[in-house]
Amino acid sequence: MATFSEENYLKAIFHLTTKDNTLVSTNSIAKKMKTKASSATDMIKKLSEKGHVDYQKYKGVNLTDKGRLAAISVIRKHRLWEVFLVKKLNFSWDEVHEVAEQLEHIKSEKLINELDAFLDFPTEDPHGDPIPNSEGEMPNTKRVLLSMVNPGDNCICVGVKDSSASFLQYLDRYKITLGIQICVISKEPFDESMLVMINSSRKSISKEVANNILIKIK
Amino acid sequence: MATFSEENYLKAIFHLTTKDNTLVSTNSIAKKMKTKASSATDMIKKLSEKGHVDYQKYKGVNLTDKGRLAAISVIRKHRLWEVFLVKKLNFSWDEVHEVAEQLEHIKSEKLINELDAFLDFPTEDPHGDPIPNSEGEMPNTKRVLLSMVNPGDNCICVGVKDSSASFLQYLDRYKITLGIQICVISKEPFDESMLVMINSSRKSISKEVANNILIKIK
DNA sequence: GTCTAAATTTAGACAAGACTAAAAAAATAT
DNA sequence: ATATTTTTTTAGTCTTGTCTAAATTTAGAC
Repeated sequence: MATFSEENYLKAIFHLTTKDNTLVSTNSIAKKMKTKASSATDMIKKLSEKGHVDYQKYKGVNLTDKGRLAAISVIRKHRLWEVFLVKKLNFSWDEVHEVAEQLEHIKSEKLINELDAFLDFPTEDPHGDPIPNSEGEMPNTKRVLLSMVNPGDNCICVGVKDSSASFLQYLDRYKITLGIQICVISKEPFDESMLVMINSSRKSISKEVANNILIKIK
Repeated sequence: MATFSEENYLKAIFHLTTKDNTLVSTNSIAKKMKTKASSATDMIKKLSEKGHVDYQKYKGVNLTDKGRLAAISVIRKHRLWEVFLVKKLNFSWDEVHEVAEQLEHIKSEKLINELDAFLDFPTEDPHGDPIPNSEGEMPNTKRVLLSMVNPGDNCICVGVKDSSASFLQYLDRYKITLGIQICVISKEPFDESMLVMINSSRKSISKEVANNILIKIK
């Protein structure tokens, strides 16, 4: 049974893993965990001994199947709790993260599966991120960054890449919610900002914002 | 902010505190925490430094107001989560303890107060124990042990003193639930067992069992 | 009141997880 | 190819919470 800290490292490594499966560096792990490289090395050794990662000194790590499953289990819990907080306990989408970071470490198979059922087996958390099922399978949603979209395209906002409170509060102020329609009118070549139509009004959106909104093209 | 371990010690001391406010001994704390007396001493010193207990070397401890409030806060969380598990997630009353032991340490004022509201401000947990309100006030229920009752008395089962899984499962087998009527027919002087009427059938109940059922006399 | 037993505290050690500083390896620049 | 910089690892320290063993205090027996 993994400790809280081990679970957090596994989650971090999972999120740092790219599709091409290149090794995850010690430094990147340390940065994501807001700790020092030496601490990351210590933990990597522990995870390696427990068979959660394949570790090559000075090269980096990759999750083993066992480690990936463990990471996905934590992510499943995190996202299910987020749904619970928003749907049942009146939390807003920018308030859930901190509490879910704690709840994700509660150990009980029955708890998480009953919670899943209680929430009607949601497939996405409040930020549009996919929720793995109890087998560890991710529902694969193909989502694209708003910044990749061409003028004229009509999209639906289906998620956010950055789910920091400040970005989510920005979206709240502009009434940009999951499921809303976003129509791209034009793209400014100079600063890569976009003119879009949301809620039947025009808005200008910066490159940074467009880079953190996930959409599906209709 | 107290650590998990500190919170567990505070809870233990609270439960070991009697109405007459005699000092709680190091040994009793160690026993309740399933640890060694030396470990208890170490933690007592830490709690004393943080102002959670008044400590007299070789004599024992008492909770300060601050410590009592902290302990009650943990107990409130524990019991609210138990209600949630039973009422919403189909847990039985003998399954909730272990999970609630984990959930009680989640730090979020909003979480626990919203949960309280979501559950309609329950005043008792699934074992009949009182749930403190957000001000730390215990609803005072005057409850008596079934073993104290005289033959002829008609009672309602309102709680259990021992909430171990094995005792709760015993009660389940005999269909003894909270709210059920228990009529004491006679008491056997030899072994202090009782003959009672439950669900319109006679049952014999041992001293040990009668000593762990809490009732209210009608 | 003294002697013994029980309870409590102290001292020293250990594991987990973090840190700093220094050493070693890898990557980059010239 | 060598020198420099960056990354990673090692070595040693710290804190939290635990432990064992030894010392000390209190309580109980007579």
